[in-house]
Amino acid sequence: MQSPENIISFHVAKAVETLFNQKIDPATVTFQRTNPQFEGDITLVVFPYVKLAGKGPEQTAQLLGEELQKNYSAIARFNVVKGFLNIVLGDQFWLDGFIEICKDESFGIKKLTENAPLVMVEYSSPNTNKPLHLGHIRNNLLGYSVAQILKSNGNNVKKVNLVNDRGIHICKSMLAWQKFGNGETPESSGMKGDHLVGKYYVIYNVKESEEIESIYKHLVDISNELNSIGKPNETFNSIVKDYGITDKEAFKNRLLTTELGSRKDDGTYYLQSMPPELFQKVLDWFQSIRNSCFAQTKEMLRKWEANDPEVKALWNKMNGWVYDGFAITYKKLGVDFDKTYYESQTYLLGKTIVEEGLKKGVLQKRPDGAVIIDNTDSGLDVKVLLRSDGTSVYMTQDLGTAEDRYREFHFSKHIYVVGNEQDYHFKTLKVSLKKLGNDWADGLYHLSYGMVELPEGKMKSREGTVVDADDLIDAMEQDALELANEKGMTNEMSEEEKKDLAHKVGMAALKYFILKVDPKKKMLFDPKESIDLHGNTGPFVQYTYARIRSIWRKSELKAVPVVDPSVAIHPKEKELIKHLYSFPTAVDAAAKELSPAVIANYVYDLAKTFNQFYDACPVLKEENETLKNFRLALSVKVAKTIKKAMNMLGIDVPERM
RNA sequence: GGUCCCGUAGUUCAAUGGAUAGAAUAGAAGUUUCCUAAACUUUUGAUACAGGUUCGAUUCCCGUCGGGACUACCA
Repeated sequence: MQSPENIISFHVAKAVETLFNQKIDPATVTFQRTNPQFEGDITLVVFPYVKLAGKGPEQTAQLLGEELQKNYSAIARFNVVKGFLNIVLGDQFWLDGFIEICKDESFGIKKLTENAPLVMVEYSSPNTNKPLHLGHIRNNLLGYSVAQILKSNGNNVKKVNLVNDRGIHICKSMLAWQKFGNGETPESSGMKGDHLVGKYYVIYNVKESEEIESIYKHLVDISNELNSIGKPNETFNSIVKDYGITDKEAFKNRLLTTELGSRKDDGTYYLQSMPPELFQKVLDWFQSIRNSCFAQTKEMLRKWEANDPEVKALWNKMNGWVYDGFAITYKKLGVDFDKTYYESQTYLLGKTIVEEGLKKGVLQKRPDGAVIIDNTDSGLDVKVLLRSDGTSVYMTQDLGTAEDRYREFHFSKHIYVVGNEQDYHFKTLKVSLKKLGNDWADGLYHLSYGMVELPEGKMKSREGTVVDADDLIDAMEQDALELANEKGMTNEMSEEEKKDLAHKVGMAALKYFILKVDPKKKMLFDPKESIDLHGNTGPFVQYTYARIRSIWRKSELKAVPVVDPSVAIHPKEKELIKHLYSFPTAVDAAAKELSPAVIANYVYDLAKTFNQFYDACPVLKEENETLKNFRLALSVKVAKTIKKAMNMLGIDVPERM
């Protein structure tokens, strides 16, 4: 169905040609919403045609208005204010349009066709060392909603999850559990598996900082002692300086990222000219590094990569716990995936791409053996793709995964829902793939969303300021239930129904709150204030839906009545029809911008307009049968549209609340 | 230091280069013998600062100030 804008832009192009003898593309005709203080349904901006006309804005608009009205009978009248042509479309236009919309059950939704473009949406991508938190919630809701929107817009969508199930951070929880867990399991502790593993991740980090503190202090002592005997060993002190003794953070980073203590740094270099008891301290110092938990974690990772059966068994067991936990959270969030990838199975991908790149001369091998790509010509940097020891890095894996997926799915678009702290990574990924000769990389798109911030700033898992996903969901449901109880809505409900309502309303509040914000922007979330249930919120929209459903039940009709094309319509009704009309445009815009916020804003406006109509126009109480039928049909269509839009946001609507 | 992102009512969010910058919430004042008052109505209140481009700038460009991210042979 054509939108009024489409129809009129065609007529505008014709009018411009007739009046000013100039051909223009109808697609360039711009409209805007009519300012409420003037009369009009749609407003044409005539400034672009002022020069073509060779007349003033007022006169140009007047001429265009007259010409349009002459050729398009739906235009009832028009007025000109400054350079704006406010066009009033007759009530009949809107009513006829509404009758058309009513015939189309799937209005606003494009059907999936044979040759629909295949779009992959990768989202969620959790680590298996801790439970999901608020940041993950935004990711999951965005990913799911964008997939729903793209589906509604006629795309063949594949939702995929890439689970980060291996690496040093996973080994950290494993090590802590091994050392301090005493065989604790989700069953024995009654803890959700992901939370149990997360608990040991926290324990590990506490232990690690204690050790680093102690090693650092030890280093300071030795250095001071060397200086105090007036004969500082130059080699050792240079090492000390190198390790960043003046700055604990730098020292820590150095400690964690080098092979310190495990290779040739065994202390023997410092034997000469050092008193024996001091030398022993140096040896002890190196020994304490070798015995530290981060050294053991590294060793564990090495064993994992060597397929050590014991380590693999522990890894399988603990990851299993986490997956059970994630499954529960995903279910509560209402998100799902067509395919789940595991990094343990993909982390070696990408090496062949790199080798081919080397052969083609696109990549270079540095003297130390590391393979690099030089993206400085694209305003980026030089990036290592293979370490000097031949192992791959994060980027290598992503190159490989992308290629792998392209071979399997031949996607036309691949969307990565990942936070904006990885903007640089995804720029590099795309540029690198293109440089390696993969033109399909044009279809890669990083849906870069802003961080969720708390009133006290960014969430830090180490500082315990994270908002846990499960806790948050439970709190939302609890709030929703209490409010429903207060309203007396739950009086005649079974326990099952109460739970269902609490879940629907609580999740709507949470999801809408997060999705109504432009994904690109960072957002603020205050967990202490429970999310609003009034105003521009999910429950407001749900409430509107429930109201309409209530009317429908009371009408006791089996089928939606047919609308009489001669019925007289109220301004609020016209407004509602206008809103319905713009639904497909909103879906298009949301799909184009990959922004659920567009849908959220749309459905809020629709609900708000309905509530105004509800206040002004009785439906079942209306005595005129034709009018009553029209209002009923209008209400039902609004409810259906609300449901569709909310479905795109991943939000359920209750029949009563 | 370098690169990138962001500064809109007290607060949280809107606004394809277009008219007097919209909502919500908080504040003030109303609406219930009437289809669900989680609603509706009225009202107070904002584009960080300084330039430029334009018929027109919250939007584009430059600078200042303020906030954030990235800057690994981690993922």
